Amino acid sequence: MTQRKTRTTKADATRRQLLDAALAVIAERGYAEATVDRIVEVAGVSKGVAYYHFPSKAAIAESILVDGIGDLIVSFERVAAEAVSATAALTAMIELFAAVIFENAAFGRFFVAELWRPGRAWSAVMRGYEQRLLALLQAQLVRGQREGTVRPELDAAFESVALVGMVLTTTLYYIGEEGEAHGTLDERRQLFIARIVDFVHHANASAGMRAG
Amino acid sequence: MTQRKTRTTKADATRRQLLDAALAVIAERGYAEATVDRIVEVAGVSKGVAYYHFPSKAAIAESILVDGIGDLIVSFERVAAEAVSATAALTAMIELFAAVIFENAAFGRFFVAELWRPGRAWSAVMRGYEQRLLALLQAQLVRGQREGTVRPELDAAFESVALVGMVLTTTLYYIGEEGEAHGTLDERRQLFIARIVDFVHHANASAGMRAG
Amino acid sequence: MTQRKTRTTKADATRRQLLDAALAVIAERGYAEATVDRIVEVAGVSKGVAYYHFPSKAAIAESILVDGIGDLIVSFERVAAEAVSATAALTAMIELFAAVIFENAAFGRFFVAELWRPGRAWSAVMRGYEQRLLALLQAQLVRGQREGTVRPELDAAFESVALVGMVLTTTLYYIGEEGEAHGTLDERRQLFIARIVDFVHHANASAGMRAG
Amino acid sequence: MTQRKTRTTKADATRRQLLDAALAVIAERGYAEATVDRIVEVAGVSKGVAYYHFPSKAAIAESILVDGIGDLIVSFERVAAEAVSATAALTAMIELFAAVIFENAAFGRFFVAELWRPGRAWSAVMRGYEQRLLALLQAQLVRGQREGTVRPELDAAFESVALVGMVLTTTLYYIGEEGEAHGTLDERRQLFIARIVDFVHHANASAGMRAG
DNA sequence: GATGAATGAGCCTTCATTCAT
DNA sequence: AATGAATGAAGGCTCATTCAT
Repeated sequence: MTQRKTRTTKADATRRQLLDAALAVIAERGYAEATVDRIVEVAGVSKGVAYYHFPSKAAIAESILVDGIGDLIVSFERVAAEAVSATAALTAMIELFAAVIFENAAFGRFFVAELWRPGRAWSAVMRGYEQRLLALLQAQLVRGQREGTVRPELDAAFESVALVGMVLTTTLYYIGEEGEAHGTLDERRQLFIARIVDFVHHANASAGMRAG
Repeated sequence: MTQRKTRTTKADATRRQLLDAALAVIAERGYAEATVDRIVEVAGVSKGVAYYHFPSKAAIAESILVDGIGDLIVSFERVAAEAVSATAALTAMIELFAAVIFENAAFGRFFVAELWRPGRAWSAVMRGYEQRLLALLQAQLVRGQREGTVRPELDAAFESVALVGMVLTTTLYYIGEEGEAHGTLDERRQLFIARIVDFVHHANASAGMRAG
Repeated sequence: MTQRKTRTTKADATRRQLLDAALAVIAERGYAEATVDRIVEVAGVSKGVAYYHFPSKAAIAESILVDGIGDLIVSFERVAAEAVSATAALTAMIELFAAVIFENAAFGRFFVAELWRPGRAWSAVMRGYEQRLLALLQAQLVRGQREGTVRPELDAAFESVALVGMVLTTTLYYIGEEGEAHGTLDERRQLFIARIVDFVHHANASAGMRAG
Repeated sequence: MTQRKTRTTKADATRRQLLDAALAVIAERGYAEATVDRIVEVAGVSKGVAYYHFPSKAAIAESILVDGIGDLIVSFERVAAEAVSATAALTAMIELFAAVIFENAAFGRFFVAELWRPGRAWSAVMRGYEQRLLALLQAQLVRGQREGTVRPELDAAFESVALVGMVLTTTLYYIGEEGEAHGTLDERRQLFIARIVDFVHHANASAGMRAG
């Protein structure tokens, strides 16, 4: 039992090393230019293990995406369950989303690049996860319309996509801007997230709400 | 003289065939999976000519991006020169941008994928073009703030990126949605563009403006 | 003592499972495409045990061949000791040989493929077994010549090879023919073996013998 | 025109070099152990050309088999058309077959190994060629039965397979035997082929014929 | 005895680029 | 200008074998 656990733990550790290394390598130049050779080099393991733990390079990459989106989905679901209003939920989700991308730029870049890559070949699992993430945002937009805080004429499906796209692109742009920094990293992060939340708020809020 | 013209024309035609073919091939599976073999096959020319007209595969791709963004810049500049107000200019730019992407999804996809690809290797020329495009949007946002139609607390640099990201991602998402179509393609396009313009308007407009 | 026996028995069982699994896997696509992973999977044991019981993949395969040919040799020797005439012995040997291959097509295929594979790397042991098998046939051909039932001008060495090749190839061809079956499997088998025996008889028998 | 021809000729020469080299390499250790690296090394060309002229390693190998069997088929067809009797045709075919394998042992070995390899993956084209070769032998056996020179009880389908198997295996065995040579190579070859023809003759001929 | 994670050499294949004609 | 054969550096992946536990 102990042995089994130990083994499992060790194997899991190797798996994790591979995923971390893969994300780092993919973040450098994108999925296409990431080589398995480089990934295992960064992970500090031999080439064979990569194929012992994953069936292909694509599977490694997809595992990263699925894990990342999965975590977001879990967080979004908790927010949806706990938030007292659609406005609170949307604000929390956007904040969370931006914070995650901000803190894990490597994942953010990979996510953006693959989300809209022409002919991307990720599996149905992956597409399902994307849909669930969008659906969670969409549900809160609809809820907001019921609650009178989101403009009724707004198309929730369109809007959820716009939000994801906007958050991802601005965050990456922000991270990319290096040099002309004012304030500490944390301050800048706070300011940036506030800006996104404000943008979303104005874009979606109904007049009455905004006035409030 | 006639011959010179003929030659130039013919060379231009070949160049154009190559660019069109390259865009079509890249749109299928992305830049990395596009092969020169496939491009020349689609273009109906031999492999040698591709390297006669362009120094490399990357140069072909970059030429597509530069041409596309260049056209947008020219259009944006004309809009900026002619628009009677920042609001009119921004509306026209967003409409134009969405329409171009909508009509040339292949270009749109390529643009999105490369704009935020980690470690993308396009030249300084390319980056300069991107900056000019963003700067034209930014200028109108600033002008709007002067004119009192854009919220003064808004960060124009942030905002211009958000606009580009939002337009690109929603457009591609929309194009991807096939099947559940209501109305003709043109009607849907009109509706879609109206939605984007509306979104932008609400996100940016100052309260007084919106009330108006 | 009991434990020793148990151990031996268990070890033998594992060994047998591995050999059976290996033969099954090899029969699917040949030795080269058989993988140790697949063999242990079919055998239902871990990878480590395979290398505990055998020094290499080649050793497993060779063990199959040696065991199979060894059994044939033992049978041939018994036939040689008991047969009242060369004709009876040859008939019995050919019948036996064809029956064995017919009933164990997997072994037959493997045997054929490896017997004439260019540069096959089996050990001296293996080659020795082949020679012994051929020698037993050859001995009966020579005996037949002494007894006047086998044509005297016939080259026994050549003939023994021809017999083995002919039996193997026709049997495999027969097994491969599926669909157009007449009669039960057993009937077809009987008919087929009779045909081989007849062929051999005519090819080798001296005129006087045949007339008789 | 001249240029086209020159190019074609040169490309064909390269193709031929590859095929010859591949056959030589495959003859050494079999298809599975033949590497493309070794083939191009022997051919004296770069690795890329192999894949410029053939889609895969398997395609190279199959091309060899198809070409070789194709030549045999053409020869067999000529024999069938010209022979005055089934006996003459069969004798000529067997002689021809044995001579071809004798002179091109590399091809013979490859042919034998692949003809009965379990799960061999060659295309339908290849299987079709095999059938045509057997059919040509079979046709002469049937013709011989009509002409009264081949035993009527004999199964032509079975017999054709037996002939091919027997010729291939004995020839390769013969070639393999090195050292204990009597007479010149050509004398031994003559003797060997005579032996095969004699074997076939006895195995198939009806009593009356043999007496004649 | 047994397990299964890890190793690493080597394989087939792809593809941007060059160059003789 | 144009062709297409040729190049060669990688890249993804396989698999027999080893070894710590």
